[in-house]
Amino acid sequence: MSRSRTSVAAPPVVILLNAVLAVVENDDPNSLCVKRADGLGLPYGPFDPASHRTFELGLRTWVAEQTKVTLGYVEQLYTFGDKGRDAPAAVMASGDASARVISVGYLALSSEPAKVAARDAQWRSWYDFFPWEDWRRGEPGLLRDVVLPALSGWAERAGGDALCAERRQRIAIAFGLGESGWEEERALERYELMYEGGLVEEAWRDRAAAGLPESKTPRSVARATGLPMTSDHRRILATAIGRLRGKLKYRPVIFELMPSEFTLLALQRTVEAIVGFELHKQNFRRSVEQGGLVEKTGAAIQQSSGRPAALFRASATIRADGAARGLAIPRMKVGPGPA
Amino acid sequence: MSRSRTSVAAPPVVILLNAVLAVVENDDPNSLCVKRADGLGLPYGPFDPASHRTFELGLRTWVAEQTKVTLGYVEQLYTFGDKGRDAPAAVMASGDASARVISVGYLALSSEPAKVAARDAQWRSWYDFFPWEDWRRGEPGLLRDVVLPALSGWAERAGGDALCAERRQRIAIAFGLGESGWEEERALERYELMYEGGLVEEAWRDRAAAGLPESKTPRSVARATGLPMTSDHRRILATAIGRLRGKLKYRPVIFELMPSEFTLLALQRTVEAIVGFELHKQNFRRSVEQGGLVEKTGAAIQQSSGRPAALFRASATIRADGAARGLAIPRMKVGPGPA
DNA sequence: CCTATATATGCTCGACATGAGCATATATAG
DNA sequence: CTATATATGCTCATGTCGAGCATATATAGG
Repeated sequence: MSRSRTSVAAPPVVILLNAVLAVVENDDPNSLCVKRADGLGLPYGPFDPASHRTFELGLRTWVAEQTKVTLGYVEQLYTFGDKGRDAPAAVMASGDASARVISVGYLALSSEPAKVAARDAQWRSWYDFFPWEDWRRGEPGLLRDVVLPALSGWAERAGGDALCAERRQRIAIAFGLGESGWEEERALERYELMYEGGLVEEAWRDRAAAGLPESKTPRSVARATGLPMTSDHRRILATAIGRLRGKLKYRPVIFELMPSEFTLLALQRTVEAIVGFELHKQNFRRSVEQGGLVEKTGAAIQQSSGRPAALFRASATIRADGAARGLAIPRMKVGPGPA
Repeated sequence: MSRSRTSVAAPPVVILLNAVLAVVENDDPNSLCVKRADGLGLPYGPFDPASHRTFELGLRTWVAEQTKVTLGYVEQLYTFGDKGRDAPAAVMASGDASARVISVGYLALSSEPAKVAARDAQWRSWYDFFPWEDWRRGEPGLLRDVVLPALSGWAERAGGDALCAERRQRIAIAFGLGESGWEEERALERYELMYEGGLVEEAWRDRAAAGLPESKTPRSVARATGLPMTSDHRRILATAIGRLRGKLKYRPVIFELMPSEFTLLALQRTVEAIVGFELHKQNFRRSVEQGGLVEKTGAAIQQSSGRPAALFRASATIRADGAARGLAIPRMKVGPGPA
């Protein structure tokens, strides 16, 4: 077992550390993006086997060097190694166009206010890239009018009844058309379906680069489905969104995105920004207070108007370590919205 | 951003694909292990950038070549890149002792009966390596008599009250001493604490290799805490255990470990083998039947004695795609056991 | 056939969590 | 003092979960 050897002439491997740096500001989840020749991308840095003892240290090193953000919670997301993912980056990092690029994606949360880090860097809302993921003001019109019809068309065009049925099924599950309803943490599945169906710009770009025939989905659809990103960075971002949405439910990571003291409404708005739908206010308070996740500081704060809100902080148990459970986030329910 | 270049003289990077191949047989979760010069290890194969289009294809390729197991569900676990993890493997795979070894760990589930794959391969129970994770016959004596006392000692020996308190807190959470109780999916946290505290053989081995002073925990403790593994393979296995235990709760992956038709008791025993504690039989049936996870085939099967059991299969919704939720697994409750 | 034993399956009941909404408290803006 | 806005308290129907009793249907042994 494991006797085979990589040939000496094998193309070099370049490892990049990609980061989804997330902050919530003005009720929107934002990530740091970098403008590149071929569009917006996630920031990344090289992993230097000689000087970096671990991936995470490597990540923290380049983030510290290149941005002004201090990282709090950091979590490895996924390692992406598909062939032909990122030729330009390979050349930049190793000078060798034949190099194989492996990206290790990380999710990093910060409670700091977003500062623009460098000239070519900017903070963008997740929902600039994934407008269909934001249900806070009701069902996104884009979903009903553009995405779902186009996906249906793609499913129906499948060769063979079985494939057709399978696609329909996948769409139903990912987009909550079945009984279980919309599950916010399936963000990656949704993006992947849209990619397969040619509903996003990256699909067109990658097919052209690979010399594949164009998708039958109209190009206009792909132009309407949010901002594209370099390489497979939008996929990485979708992974981060899904992971964070899921994680909220069983680890108290939400506090990594909050200042040390906050009102319950601020906490709720932050959760809503991440999960992409609104919550019942009184029930949210109940679950978070009785669940022992927060404790009163004793102080209160006055907003623009209305009764002053009590200030809270993460409870001692939570602060001591990512103690127990996360938030009890109910299933999304469709409100009236602009439907 | 991302302008820095890896120097040309950087040590080469070798990527290995490690697999935790899991089957459940005789009510025990087993994984394929390989005997190496320095102990039992997980099977792995090289990732060849030239010929493997994706990691997963690379993994399937070497597993198919080297074992007789057909992989069903495959999931990427984590990418391990700490310095000095696996020098011998580096030499074997690249011929260069200075090479940096990156391992991408995978969890692969199979419902096939375990066959011995090769001369130096064998199937071993997870609980040979993690005896403290198996509570099916009550609290493991090892935990109460050896592990917890040794961990307490380690915590008390910490320099400084704060560090001491932090260690105590981590132990309490990982081992369920607090209010939330034992959480089976924290297998990795538990192993990592034991590693830090010098309660496992690997800790002694790695410290010696790094020229660090010996742990103050008695060596005899480390010899009693299950079988050690090569490199950081036991950590990878712990990651797999924790991940699978968690995943059971929100994806119907359990069926990847079952034959196409099964009795509810067989299903329950399989779940119990994974989570490491026993479940209430009637409630298990209720949740699994009413949750729409399974459907009757109509047939029944006779065991050795007792009323024949109805046969079930994964329900149509589940088979069509990893549809909705997973199993409703309650918190562990301590039974009488041999305590 | 009858009994002991083993497993499967059905059903109930109390405790607790959850979803929804009404009611009240305390600010600011005129 | 009124209108409006937000915070916070409380209730109530419903659903889910943990625990256990009761019944059904096999095999093994007399």
